[in-house]
Amino acid sequence: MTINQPFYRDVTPQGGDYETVSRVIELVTEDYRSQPGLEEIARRLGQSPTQLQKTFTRWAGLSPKAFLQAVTLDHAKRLIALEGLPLLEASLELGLSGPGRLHDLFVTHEAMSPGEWKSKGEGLLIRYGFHSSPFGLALVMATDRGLAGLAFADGDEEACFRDMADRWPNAHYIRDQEATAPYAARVFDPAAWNGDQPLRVVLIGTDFQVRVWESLLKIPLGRAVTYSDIACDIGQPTASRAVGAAVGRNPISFVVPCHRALGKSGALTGYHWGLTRKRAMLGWEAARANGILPE
DNA sequence: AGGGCCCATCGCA
DNA sequence: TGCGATGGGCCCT
Repeated sequence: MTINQPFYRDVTPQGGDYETVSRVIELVTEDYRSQPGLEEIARRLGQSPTQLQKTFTRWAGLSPKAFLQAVTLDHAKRLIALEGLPLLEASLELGLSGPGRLHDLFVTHEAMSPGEWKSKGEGLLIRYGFHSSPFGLALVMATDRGLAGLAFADGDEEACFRDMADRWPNAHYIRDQEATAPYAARVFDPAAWNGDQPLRVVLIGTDFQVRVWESLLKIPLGRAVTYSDIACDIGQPTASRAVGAAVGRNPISFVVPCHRALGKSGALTGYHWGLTRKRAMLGWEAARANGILPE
């Protein structure tokens, strides 16, 4: 944590900040019984409380205290309790085939044809690159039809790439930072979320998976639904378990907001890129969702 | 076969 | 009440 020295201000502060934030989340969730205070946490991270305070407000837009509050079970329950199902139905105004106001990011999406899916990416050209993000180093993948993959590296870029590339093993991959940079810049900057030019997204998966991911796209920022809500939304109310599996296979993390799917009890249950990251995303979003913030 | 599920029950404080 | 453990049903890969 020497990067927070005054002399070399980190040029990618968000990336560095995430390390601190994730460690705090881990500390707090590990022994949530003892409820360590700001002092205690800072001490264990080898930082001063004021330093920590700064990092948090810069990263989350919230004080550590408020942030941690936003990540409790209690808050999670509130996110899903407000309405649940109607939430999904109401926000779908334009139908899924045309460009719609899915996701706060304004996303148009198309699904791969069944043939394209079965060929496992045969003939598909995928450009990829790594970029720093508020949630750590991100792997971005894009075809000429739009964003196709988004994952997080956690120190092992090779493993991260494999994880994604194995999903479409027959595709052709080219590392191309320049091609993917605009996607990264836009996706993680709420100020760049607008409808002028919707973000193009390609969903590559089975028919069932695509329907689940479409459903996820309808959940607004700062809200959450349960797996069974989604099952109902796609017209298969008894398929909640299969929904869970499909949510977990979502290739475009964050953009397709699989972190907004929670267990019925409000428990976070699982996340392909780590529960800590799921918590971080929900907390980060809480700060940006007006009106639903605790007090 | 085996999941990022869910519900009903039961036992224990 | 409340929380953990358990068992059975569910339905996609």
